[in-house]
Amino acid sequence: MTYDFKTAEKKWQQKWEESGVFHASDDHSKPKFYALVEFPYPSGAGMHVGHIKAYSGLEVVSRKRRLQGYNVLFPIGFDAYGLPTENYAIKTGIHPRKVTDTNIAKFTDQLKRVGFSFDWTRVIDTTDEDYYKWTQWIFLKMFEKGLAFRDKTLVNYCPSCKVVLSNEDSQGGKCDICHSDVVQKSKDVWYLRITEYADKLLEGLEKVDYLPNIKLQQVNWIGKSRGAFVNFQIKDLDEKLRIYTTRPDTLFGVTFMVIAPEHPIIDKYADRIGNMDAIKAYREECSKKTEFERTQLVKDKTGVCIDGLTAVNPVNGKEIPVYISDYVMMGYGTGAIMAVPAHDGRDYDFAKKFGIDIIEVIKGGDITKEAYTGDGEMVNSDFMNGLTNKQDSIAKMIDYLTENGIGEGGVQYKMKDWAFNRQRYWGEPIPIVYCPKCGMVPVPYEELPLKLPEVENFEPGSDGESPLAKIESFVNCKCPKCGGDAKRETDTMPQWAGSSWYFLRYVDPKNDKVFADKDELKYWMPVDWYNGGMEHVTRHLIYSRFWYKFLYDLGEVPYEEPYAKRTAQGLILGPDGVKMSKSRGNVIDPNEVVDVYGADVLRTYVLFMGDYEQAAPWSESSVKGCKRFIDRIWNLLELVKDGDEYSEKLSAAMHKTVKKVSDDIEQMKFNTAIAALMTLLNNIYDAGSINKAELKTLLLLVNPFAPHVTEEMWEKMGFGGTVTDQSWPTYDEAKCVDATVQIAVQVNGKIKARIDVPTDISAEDAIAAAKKEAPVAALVDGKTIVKELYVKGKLVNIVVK
RNA sequence: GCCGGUGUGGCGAAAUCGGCAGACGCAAGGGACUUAAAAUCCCUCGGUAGCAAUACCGUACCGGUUCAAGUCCGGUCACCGGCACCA
Repeated sequence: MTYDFKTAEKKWQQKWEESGVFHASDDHSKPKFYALVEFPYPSGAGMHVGHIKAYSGLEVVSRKRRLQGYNVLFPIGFDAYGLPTENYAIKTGIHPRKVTDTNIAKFTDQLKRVGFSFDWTRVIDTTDEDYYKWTQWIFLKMFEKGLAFRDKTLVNYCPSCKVVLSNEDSQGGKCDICHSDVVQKSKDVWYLRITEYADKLLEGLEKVDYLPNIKLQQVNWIGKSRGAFVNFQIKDLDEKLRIYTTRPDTLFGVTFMVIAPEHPIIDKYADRIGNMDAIKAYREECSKKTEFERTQLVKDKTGVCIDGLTAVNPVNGKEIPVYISDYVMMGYGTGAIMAVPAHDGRDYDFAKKFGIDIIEVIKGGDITKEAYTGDGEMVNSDFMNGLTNKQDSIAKMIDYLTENGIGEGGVQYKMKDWAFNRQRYWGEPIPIVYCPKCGMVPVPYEELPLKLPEVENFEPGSDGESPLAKIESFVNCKCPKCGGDAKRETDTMPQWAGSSWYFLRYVDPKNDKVFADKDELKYWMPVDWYNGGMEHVTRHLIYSRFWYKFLYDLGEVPYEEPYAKRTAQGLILGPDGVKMSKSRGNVIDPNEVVDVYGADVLRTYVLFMGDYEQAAPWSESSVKGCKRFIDRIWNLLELVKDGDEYSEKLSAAMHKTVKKVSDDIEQMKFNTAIAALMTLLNNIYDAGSINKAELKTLLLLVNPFAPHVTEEMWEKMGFGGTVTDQSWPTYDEAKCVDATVQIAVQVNGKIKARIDVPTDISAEDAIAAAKKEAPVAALVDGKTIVKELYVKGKLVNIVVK
């Protein structure tokens, strides 16, 4: 009888829905397990198999945990604000609300057809008023604490999307959404002061179990460096030029200074500077450079010497020239550097081009050829001479700077504050009012949510103005403080806002008093295991840790870190080995796979196709292999015999497989777990039969991967109840071993024979048995035995001369 | 440039601690069943030589340590990812 997956899958999905077996329980006496997957952006294209892989990992873990007796929270939701929906709305004239609802319905249907064990009573939609009310609430808390603020600065601006982007959204000088070139623009924008949490975000990483490369990316992104600030006196002026350096130990090697083109000291002393025309021309040139030129032509240093500003090296009184150059950025450190060409590659290139002195202060390289950045003995450095340890040298110089009032130790971060507003419609309105009398006034908490108004036209204004600015009924309001006429902020929050705290809402999604009940938070948090894409580890993962840590400081959440463990799945590539994309036409629709092969096959395949963390191409014929696997499990029904205990023939295989599958799931080695199940299946077919005890265990082991077929078989066998009511099988370490084992016999490290020996054989007996083998004896006789080794259960090696 | 990661059959990949390289699956070839096909089942399946037993070679490349190296050490190359004039 063939397995009718269509009927069975529909039937079980319905049963799960009706019984609510996968709903997290309010009973806090049980141990809890909170498994979190990144909620999808409900795009019009629907889900692709990559989503399925991303969710299948923790789906398996969650199903296993339930069988292990945990109260499991495995929720799902939709991160529904964002540009693609808005752009689609602009193109078609269909309201984003409608588009979003349609897409969410489509995603929901797709997810349900795969049979994921999500708790569907806790679904979150970030565009829901009851949800974004709390997103706005958190923003206001940040505003209250001075962590949300407005500032006029140069920002990353995408001329195509007409929005301001955060640094994270404009990596490589390209817009993260449309990939066009980002330009720098001076604008008044909202920031969240994430830099205030830089150290906490860094230190917190020591307490969590993230994959090493995820931690590393976050560490690099935060980019903390230790060094010193040093003040250089400007000759003949009551002015000091302040710089930041990580190498204060090389101060005696400074032969010039460089300031960023935008550095304010130029305008301040414009009347003293002799070559102001040349400097203005250079500044002009720099502002016109595209991102491409700035990144690709790194090697070619340009700049102008400032005629009229001369600095004095504070440690030796030497007069040194000051240059303006675009290899120094205004946005990092102080926008000015001390240049030590002998020991910095960029300074070296610049000095060579402009014919500036190069003074060696650390021995070990050849500074006539290139800058030496390694360690070595200090020379030409007065009181520093003879030091050889870099850390000691730096410490000594910082002490000297501090004692003499020249400078002090300090730290810098690469991470910048988070540009938080977008000139877009489809986002959370920023709940701030501008009053001519009172200034910026927050919308009172009791008036939240500040609802997104209905509009006809979603097109942003020509000068990068939000579509909301055109809605007078929204813009014009009364000041909550003085009651006078005021205007609303018309920008909205970026897509990343809603996803920065969604995991907290799952804990108590319907609460209308607080964003989540304290007891619920205390029980469920932290997330025990969070799995998502590598592409989110520097943005979403940092932003959400920041919001969470802010809420922790407010006393709103119970533990310091939101995620105890974070892993990442590898991409599914198209059958052509290239990343799936609509434009390439290599996207696989999970619905089609479910229709043809069934949900169990899809689930099994995405986990069997390779290492979960690695990228792997889709292969239709390999899907068929998993189809065979499911069918072969089903066909076991014809081989079932009675038996309440494992049969002698299969006992060791059963115990071994329980161990292997249990362990592999914990390590996300789903591919080898499934391989072990296939091996067991082969053993069973070789044995010719399976008894009921063995079948029960097998169905439990397979259930997290292929829940439908296993439930159907459980029911057909009349085992009673459903698989979800059972307990995860256990194994006995002692029973995992077979009575005999085949070992290899090597002579001088080359395999000459294989013998079967009792598993618990002694080394002497194993070696003796090995020597009896004809090919071995022939090689050993008449030679001197140098060494004999027995590696338990593996091999014997006899070394002869 | 810097920091990570990866490199194993025709393909996806396995190989806790250094201990039988290629588990498991796909594809391919041969066979059984069938009027036939599909499905299913059985056999072969890293390379070279050989009828064969077997021998030699083989985990990107070069070298080293070891009784024993895909695994450890030194060097080289290629690809992927992240950061990128960060002082």
